[in-house]
Amino acid sequence: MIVEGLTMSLPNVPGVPLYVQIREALREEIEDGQFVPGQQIPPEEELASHYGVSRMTLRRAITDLIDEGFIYRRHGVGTFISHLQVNRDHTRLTDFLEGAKASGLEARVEVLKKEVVPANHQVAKALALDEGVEVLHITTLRIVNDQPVTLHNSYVPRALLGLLSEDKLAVSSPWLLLENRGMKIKDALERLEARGADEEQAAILAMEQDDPILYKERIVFAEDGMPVEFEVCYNRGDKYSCSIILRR
Amino acid sequence: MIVEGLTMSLPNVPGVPLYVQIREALREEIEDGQFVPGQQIPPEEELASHYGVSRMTLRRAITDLIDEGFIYRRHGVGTFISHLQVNRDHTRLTDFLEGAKASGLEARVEVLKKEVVPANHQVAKALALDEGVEVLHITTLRIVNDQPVTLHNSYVPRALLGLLSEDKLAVSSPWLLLENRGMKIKDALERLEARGADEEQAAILAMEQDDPILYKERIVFAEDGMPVEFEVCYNRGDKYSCSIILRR
DNA sequence: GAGTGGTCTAGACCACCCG
DNA sequence: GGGTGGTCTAGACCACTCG
Repeated sequence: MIVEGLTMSLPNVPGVPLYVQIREALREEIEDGQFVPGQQIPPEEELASHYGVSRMTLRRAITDLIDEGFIYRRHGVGTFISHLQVNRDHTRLTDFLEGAKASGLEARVEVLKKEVVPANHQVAKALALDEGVEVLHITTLRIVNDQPVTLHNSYVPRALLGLLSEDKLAVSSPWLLLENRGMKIKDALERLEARGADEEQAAILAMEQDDPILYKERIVFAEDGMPVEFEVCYNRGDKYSCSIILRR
Repeated sequence: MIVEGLTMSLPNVPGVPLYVQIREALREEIEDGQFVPGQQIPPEEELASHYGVSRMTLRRAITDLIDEGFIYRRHGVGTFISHLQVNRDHTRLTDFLEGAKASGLEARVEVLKKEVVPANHQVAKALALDEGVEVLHITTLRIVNDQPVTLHNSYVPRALLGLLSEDKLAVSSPWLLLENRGMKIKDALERLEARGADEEQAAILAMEQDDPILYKERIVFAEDGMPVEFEVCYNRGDKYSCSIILRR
């Protein structure tokens, strides 16, 4: 709990910005339930002197927590704890195996095909390449609890292959490998549709033809706005759903 | 174009923060193509003196544009124009009719049913109410270019009905009406699935039974984190897709 | 080392909400 | 009017990148 009139001694971790330390300290207090939903937290002036920082620095910490949905501000009134904390990870780009592991699911990936092909119209457009330019195409089957869930296709510009280690390819998402090599991944644009399974998809995913499939395509962008990967995947409708957050 | 060594005379609009004016001025320059993708923009120090503001204020404007994906920063290097500007509206909560109008589509809404009912388990859970508590349930059909696209169900806690004008209900989204009444809408949590149409849905949406449906449910939250509306909708798979942005 | 963005200060004044 | 958050300053020093 925050004790008034006392300057908090922050651990003073070297190399970690003050606003990060304060943000995490506040986040911990909120998650520990030291504030109840709807409760007002002390004014910025008071929190600033409490932590021994300027108000601007404190505000930076608060603003981060607001972006995460933990608290909200009302001009002229105060700063308050949110009533429900929605899991903001829903609108985060995450790797399949990482995400499954975090959810406590037993998951694995089987590589079905790995080849260099000329980009067709759809792939070329997504990756901002000319049609016919060579791309790496990887087809995998994603399996959760021993049941096939997703038939997955990934396309990567051949020009980026120098950055990828051949052995890990397909197990990790290509964009994650690129990130591990120092490339900054910014975001991804996804499009979702409901479709019926064709004969091949049905066979691979152990379902009947025309059974519902959640079709998803995704373009992954680096920080400079260039597409680095295009994915097309077919998800069993009865075993896969997609959750997201839309901001107003 | 930005002329160096000259302090820009901002319109000095009263009531509009400087960082907003600068942000919009910069956005305009970028959208007008006065910077090419990948191009470095002047350093913060220079831009600050150019606009006659402090560097902190300028950074606030820049940071907003980065959040929108127009530009990106590289520590120790500079600030640059992004190569591709993805339409960020995709991860925004928007009203159906507003959105259709913005896309230039002819769209309308038909009200099929409007009644007060006790909340079932699913609705109660979504709206953080006890089962059996009364809620308003509105069923509508959303029609684009004279073709039915979405069978839509909306649930609103009865306690909020005082804020809603009866006549406009159903035409506008309930959350939009609440917003127009001064309530701050923060965000929405959506879940998407692929399903097959049942007999009733198929009849209403003019499709065959078991044809692909994009099922979507959505909880809309106010700024304080409380749910204000729950939606369940069935979208024709061949006429509806959903695009979103995932941040890394 | 020069140039860039990242963090931080110690104030100031304004805008908003409420009793 | 008193209390709150919103904006803004004019500096300072640090961290990173690159030639």
